[in-house]
Amino acid sequence: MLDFHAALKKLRNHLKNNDLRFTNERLTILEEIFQFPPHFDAEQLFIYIRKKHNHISRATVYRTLDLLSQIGIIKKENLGKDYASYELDYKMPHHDHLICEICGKVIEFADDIIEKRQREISENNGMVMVRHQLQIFGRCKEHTE
Amino acid sequence: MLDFHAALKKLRNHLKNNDLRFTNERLTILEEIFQFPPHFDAEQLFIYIRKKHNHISRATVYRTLDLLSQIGIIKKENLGKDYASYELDYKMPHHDHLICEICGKVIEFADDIIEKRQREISENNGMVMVRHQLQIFGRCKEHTE
DNA sequence: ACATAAAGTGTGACTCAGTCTCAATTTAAC
DNA sequence: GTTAAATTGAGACTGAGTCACACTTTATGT
Repeated sequence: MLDFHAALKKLRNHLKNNDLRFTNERLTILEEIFQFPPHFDAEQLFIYIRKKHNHISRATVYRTLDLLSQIGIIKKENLGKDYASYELDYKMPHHDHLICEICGKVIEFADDIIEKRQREISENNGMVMVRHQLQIFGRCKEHTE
Repeated sequence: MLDFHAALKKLRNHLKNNDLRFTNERLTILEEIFQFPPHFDAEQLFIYIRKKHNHISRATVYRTLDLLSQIGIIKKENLGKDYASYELDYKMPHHDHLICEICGKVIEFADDIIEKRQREISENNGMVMVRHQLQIFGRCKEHTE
């Protein structure tokens, strides 16, 4: 699992290799992401960051989220809301999500049987699979009557 | 698979049972949905309908899409865009989607192995599954180099 | 067919997430 | 320290979708 220092190194590396600048804003945003819950929304994060660093703009937060996604430090996810969610990109190569409809709790899982079956289904339908996403919505222990 | 007359009957029934009105607008929108590709976006549909029936407003189209979703005539789907897609709600009870990243073609599939495995995964994680969605993105025959 | 009450409609203002422009600032590299 | 190029903040803008409300239409009882 990616820790802050590994992420920072990855970021600096990417910036250097692409003639991009290592800015205070980018550092701050990366730091704050690591303070934040592992699954989060851009706007939530922006509001949180804005409170602590009132010079950082929405545009910069969104731009940085895009940047970090490209590098593979975070990952844009659809978690059933009508806006994007992000998560820290753990080492687990593919994983999908169980989401509690009541409390929003997110559990990650990876399953070989499903992965394999997806590849088979793609082939059977004449497609080459590039990526996939699976969300299971339900109720967690605390929210089942 | 649901045909227009079955859908219309379902709609009239629901309206009657819920003290709602059968309006020209609702009829027109239902008719146009059946003229349209089986997977569509609200805004696309609105523009198409607006051309032919220039008195029908965006609000009515969106309201009717919600209504038809509640009844189960259409279904709101996430097909990887950052706005909602809809599809005619076929009889196939659960199905998921293969989506070509290049041309947007959508293929439907249902798979017992995956369905079963999802239930197992939910249980193993202490959740009761309510619904799920799986999208496989890839390239269809015509768009594989 | 007609009156009536309740539901539905169109308009346009609004929201919300996200993007864009551009002048001013900051960074990296010499 | 200079300089060119990258980055930033502000706020205007976009696009999907929602909302309020005056006006219209429907369903029902007569």
